[in-house]
Amino acid sequence: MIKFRAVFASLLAACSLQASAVLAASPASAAVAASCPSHYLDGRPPEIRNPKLAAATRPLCFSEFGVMHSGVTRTALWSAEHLAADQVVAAQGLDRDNAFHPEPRLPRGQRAELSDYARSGFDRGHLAPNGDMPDRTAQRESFSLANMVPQDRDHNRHIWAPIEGAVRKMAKKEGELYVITGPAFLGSSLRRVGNVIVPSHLYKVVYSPRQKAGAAWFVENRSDAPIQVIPVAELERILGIELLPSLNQRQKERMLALPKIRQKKSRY
DNA sequence: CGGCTTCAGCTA
DNA sequence: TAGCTGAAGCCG
Repeated sequence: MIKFRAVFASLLAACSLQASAVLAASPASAAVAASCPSHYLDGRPPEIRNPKLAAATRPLCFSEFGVMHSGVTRTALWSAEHLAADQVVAAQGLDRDNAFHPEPRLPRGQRAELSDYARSGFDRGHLAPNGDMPDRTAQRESFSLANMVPQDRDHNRHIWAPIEGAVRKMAKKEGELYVITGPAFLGSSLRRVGNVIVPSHLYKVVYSPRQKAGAAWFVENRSDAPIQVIPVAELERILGIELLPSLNQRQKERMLALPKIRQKKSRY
């Protein structure tokens, strides 16, 4: 059983200046105007329950995924995809073309810049993965810094990459999946790279319509972190975000079997 | 066991 | 933007 307390007070304490500065710039109506239902289970995007997380948020739609961006953390709070089998096949026929760029739809005072990440020691880690993108347009969109978080190198390459591969494999088997990926900012010692807050954890929710079941990976943002698999309901409590609002509590407890991810032994 | 894939950073 | 570098899981 996990006993994380969702301590977002520290996040706000670390960023109070930015938070107050950007609050006025984010009308709540923007959230409605820019919803993109096709990326979400039953057309319903996640709902932020922890008010502290809601500061300076704005939804952004991309062709193959939708994000909720935070001007406080200068990252997304989630990135959501409807991942279909044929899309995965198309994506796997496309070579990678790195094109990291700041998100032009975001005001400069809220968005991450390439300079925030440069020589930081952290990877620019995709939330919605490049490897899921079926065409050049979607691929380029996935390289928006609005779809990135500062991620530990080894975590990204040796924990997250195999998880992403497992999700694509599962999507081909299940026919379709809904996938939501994002950061968590827990604890009292959050650090930052430039103006971007470094998440303490990353999560990835997978929901299979065919099995009517879901589950989530939840892993600390460091190398050699243990890979935890938890129910959607538990992740929602940890985050203070209702990720799959069209499901009832019982449905959120119904576990989808996720593939086992192998991990290198720790160096001891 | 070796090639393939996937995640990238850095430099010019 | 192109080119070079690198590690490790996956898979046949």
